[in-house]
Amino acid sequence: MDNLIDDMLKSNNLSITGSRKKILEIFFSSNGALAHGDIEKRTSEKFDRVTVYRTLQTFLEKGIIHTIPTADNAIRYALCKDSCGEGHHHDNHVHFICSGCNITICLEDVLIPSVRLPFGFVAEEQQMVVKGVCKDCK
Amino acid sequence: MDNLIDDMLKSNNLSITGSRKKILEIFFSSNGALAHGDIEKRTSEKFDRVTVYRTLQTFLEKGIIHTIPTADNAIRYALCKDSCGEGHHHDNHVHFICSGCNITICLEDVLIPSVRLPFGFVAEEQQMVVKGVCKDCK
DNA sequence: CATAACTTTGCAACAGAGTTGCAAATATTT
DNA sequence: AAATATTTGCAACTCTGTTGCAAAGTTATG
Ligand SMILES: [Mn+2]
Ligand SMILES: [Mn+2]
Ligand SMILES: [Zn+2]
Ligand SMILES: [Zn+2]
Repeated sequence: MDNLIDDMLKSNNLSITGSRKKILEIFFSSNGALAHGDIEKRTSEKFDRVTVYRTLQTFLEKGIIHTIPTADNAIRYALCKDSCGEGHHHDNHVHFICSGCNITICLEDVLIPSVRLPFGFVAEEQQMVVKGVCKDCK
Repeated sequence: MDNLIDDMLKSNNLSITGSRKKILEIFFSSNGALAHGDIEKRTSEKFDRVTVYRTLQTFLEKGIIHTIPTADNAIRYALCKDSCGEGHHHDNHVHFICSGCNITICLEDVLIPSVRLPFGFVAEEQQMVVKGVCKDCK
């Protein structure tokens, strides 16, 4: 496990540091997407807030994590499982937010359907977020 | 026009005040969705920041405006054109964000396609945001 | 494996976003 | 017009996010 994380950092040309390892571990051991605040809580007293911001930014650029837009001004982050890389994300799956337990999860197997846009509009990227009740809260 | 706005407030059981009228006017005269900050700028020096927050909150609850989730932590707000009311929104259309001019618009005519969720998940509400190039920026 | 070169981190200081309580002002009801 | 109810502005505060810079840590090199 520790090796997996090291390799992951290496293959992305990132130096191996305590905070990067810890934050990746948090993502691997979490069963949902995380907001910046969640990560801060879980690294609590270990790293500076600023380091968390910078680490998330770096992971985002490298295609290690992707964002999930929200209507509560708290972007969630989750590991990319698709073939994302530096500068190109391909996370075209639906995200689900449970109104019960508030978990945010990647539905890797549910692809975002394409839509027909009005004349003149060109799509580059789409996001779909479904709110509802998750299988555990039913 | 001024009458339309007054009626709109009345029919929602809201008292008619300067800030509510002004903020509604701003929405009617804008051709895209607005973030809290945009509204603040356009009411500049006229109302307190806090009043803008409270007014948006009220409009949201009454079903006068709806939110558009974003990945930049700046929720956009737009007028509801569907049959939304106190406590129930029905804005099931796609939203488009232009990467050129950054406008955020409601594509009222593009309905969000439904998706098949994994067993056990129940959808209550869905959001779809498409990023790309708008017809004016092409 | 020691040193040099490079990268990341923590800290401090700051700017901006959002919240709350309360008294004054404004709107509605009678 | 007065009484009642609602909304607003202000002050004070908390939380979120950003930047510059020196110190600490990581990687590359011989
Ligand atoms: Mn995802
Ligand atoms: Mn809309
Ligand atoms: Zn749940
Ligand atoms: Zn545009």
